Amino acid sequence: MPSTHAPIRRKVTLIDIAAACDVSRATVSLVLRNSPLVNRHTRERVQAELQRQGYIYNRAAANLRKRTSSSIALVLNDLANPFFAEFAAGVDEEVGAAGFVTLLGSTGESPERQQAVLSSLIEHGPGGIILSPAEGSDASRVMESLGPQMPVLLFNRELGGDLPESAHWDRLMLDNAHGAELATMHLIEQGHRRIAFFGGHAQSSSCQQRRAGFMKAMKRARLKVPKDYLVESAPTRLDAARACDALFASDPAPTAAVCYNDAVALGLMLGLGQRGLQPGRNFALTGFDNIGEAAMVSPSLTTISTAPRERGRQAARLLLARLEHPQERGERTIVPVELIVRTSSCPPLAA
Amino acid sequence: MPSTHAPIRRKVTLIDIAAACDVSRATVSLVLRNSPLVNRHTRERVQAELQRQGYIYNRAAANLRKRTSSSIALVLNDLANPFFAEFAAGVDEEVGAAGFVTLLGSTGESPERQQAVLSSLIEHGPGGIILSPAEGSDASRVMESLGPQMPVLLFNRELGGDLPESAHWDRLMLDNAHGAELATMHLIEQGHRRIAFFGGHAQSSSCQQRRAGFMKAMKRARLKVPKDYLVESAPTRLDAARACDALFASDPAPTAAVCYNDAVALGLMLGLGQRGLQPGRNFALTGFDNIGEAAMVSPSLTTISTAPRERGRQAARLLLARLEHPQERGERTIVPVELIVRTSSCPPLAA
DNA sequence: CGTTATTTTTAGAACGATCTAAATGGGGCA
DNA sequence: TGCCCCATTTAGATCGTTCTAAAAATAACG
Repeated sequence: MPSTHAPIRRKVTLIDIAAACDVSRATVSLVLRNSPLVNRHTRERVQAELQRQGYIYNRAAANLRKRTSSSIALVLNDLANPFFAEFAAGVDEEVGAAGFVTLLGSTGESPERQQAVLSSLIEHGPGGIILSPAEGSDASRVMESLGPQMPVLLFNRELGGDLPESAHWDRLMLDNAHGAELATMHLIEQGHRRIAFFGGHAQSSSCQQRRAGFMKAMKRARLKVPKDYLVESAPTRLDAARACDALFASDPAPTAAVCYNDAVALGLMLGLGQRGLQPGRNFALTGFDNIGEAAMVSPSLTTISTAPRERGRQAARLLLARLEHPQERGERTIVPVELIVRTSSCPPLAA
Repeated sequence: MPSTHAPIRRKVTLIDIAAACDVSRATVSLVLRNSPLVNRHTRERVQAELQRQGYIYNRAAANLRKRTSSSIALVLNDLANPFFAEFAAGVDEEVGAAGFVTLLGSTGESPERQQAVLSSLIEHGPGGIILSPAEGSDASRVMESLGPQMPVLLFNRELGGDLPESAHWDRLMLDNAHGAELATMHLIEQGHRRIAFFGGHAQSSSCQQRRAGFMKAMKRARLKVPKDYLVESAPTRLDAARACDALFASDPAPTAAVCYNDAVALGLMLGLGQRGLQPGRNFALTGFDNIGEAAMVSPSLTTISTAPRERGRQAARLLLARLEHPQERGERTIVPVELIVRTSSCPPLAA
């Protein structure tokens, strides 16, 4: 039996359609874009042929000619983190709805990888970039690989170093300080006096802001914060569990902790369990982010809601709006946050 | 003070560099691609000028001319699910390492959105597609919008309907049946006799496979499975928590459950708690996926590990390899899974 | 029927790169 | 000096679209 050699069809282009319909490329192009210029009959003829040949529009070619872009780059420090995964889903939703496509890049918190990812993505000509920077990445290097014209929306974190005035980058930041303040106030109202701030890298901007909000609330309540009530950790469960010991090194030990984020809070819960403490009974704690599992763990986690999916949509909208007015100056948007009280923030045992 | 109007520089192209160096476009192009043909001095001159003008390579233009692609589309039914988020991170890692870029699309389990997403992505000319289909999506429609030539790697689920022979699509599937079998055997060894299969949509292929593995183990142990020991739910925590009641509608009630996946298992834990039962003490359960929180919840969740990040890398490698040999026939890869025993799978109380 | 509007179509350049085939400029050598 | 060879460089077509300006076809009108 003769092996039927699969016919390696070239991709079908405007020219093929034009030839088949005996019209010019230009006419087919007009049909594709639904121009009212073209006659009803021709339009139908052409549309049928497009269908028949299984034509696929080549947007890259069109973009080249039109000098436009139809993609948005999304560069995240950690896609595997549920907070960012939700955020990405939100971005993609809105980007897709606007007829754009999302170019994904994940940097795994490495400034070097971030550079590589950015320079690779930029070559594909995205209309703009949504960037949640890797820890320790700096403004001038990022600027260097993006060029001064690329619209950028910075999410969640500031870059180290400072930007030239010329770059009008937008920012979408959580109200970290206020969120931490709310959490702290809540614990104080519950009756706690010895409260620690737990987790996060002290040099990251979001950690600094959250610590500041914490300190503000403590100061207002005239509560003092011994130096060893500020405990650092990587912002992961595992490292937080490890760092738990440091909390109890001090005497007297705290009775509650405001955690840098939910991941850290969950890690701390684990650590507490290993010390024989019951979070939500003899130790109170709060998180930050309200990731899905915060509601599901036991005890359920009191936390600060930031609605990551909605933030993703918002980021996309902001950037898409910016594409229309590239020359206006960058704006800083700070989104309000909300305290979600659950069961992990119990009153102190001997209140 | 005269407002210094920001100079709206056109993008710098090969031509600009060529002009500045007084060489031809072709020469600059050769420099960009590190061709050995060009003279050392010219190369250096050109490279300096590229640097100076902040040239950015236009890969779309190059791809157009070369008739190549430098992107891979990744279409997922649910990006917000930690399992797929990890998977996506793995894909992007490998795709990036190969010098490609990831085009992201999230369908939210809607076959309609999936169609829209696919037809949008395809226009950007990806070299291939990694697709984890939405529930209820069907082969012929997908085929229709992708065309017969596009390399496709199907992950995690089969499509409904069947494919024309002509399409050599690859598949990367988890060994669902075997995984569920392992989990069931483990519960049987723990001493359980009344075991349910909990959660998932019965019509999804992965659920069918997992149920089949469950039934196989039960049959081998000569344990019978009453019809109401097969409980359906959406594969989410929330719906699983709701569906918990159905488990205890039967008499006698089961003492253990093999859950469709971790999300469902976590939901079931919640539901059990609401009924005053303690998972891991008076009810045993297992999950599937080994998502991050499986190790962190209390009790920690016995589950089946599928290493989603590594699966992502593997999927990317398979697809990239396929790009080299588009005409070979599609392969089906089934990845082994592993039982991770933790504390949720306790023996029955009255063993 | 000739003119002018109006509608519809189109030739050809352009977008920013690559590729082919050929041109250019030395050196070496007879 | 003339010829060949090698290393470099380049003109011009090309990828699949859109755009501009103008041509062609049709309608309208005195």
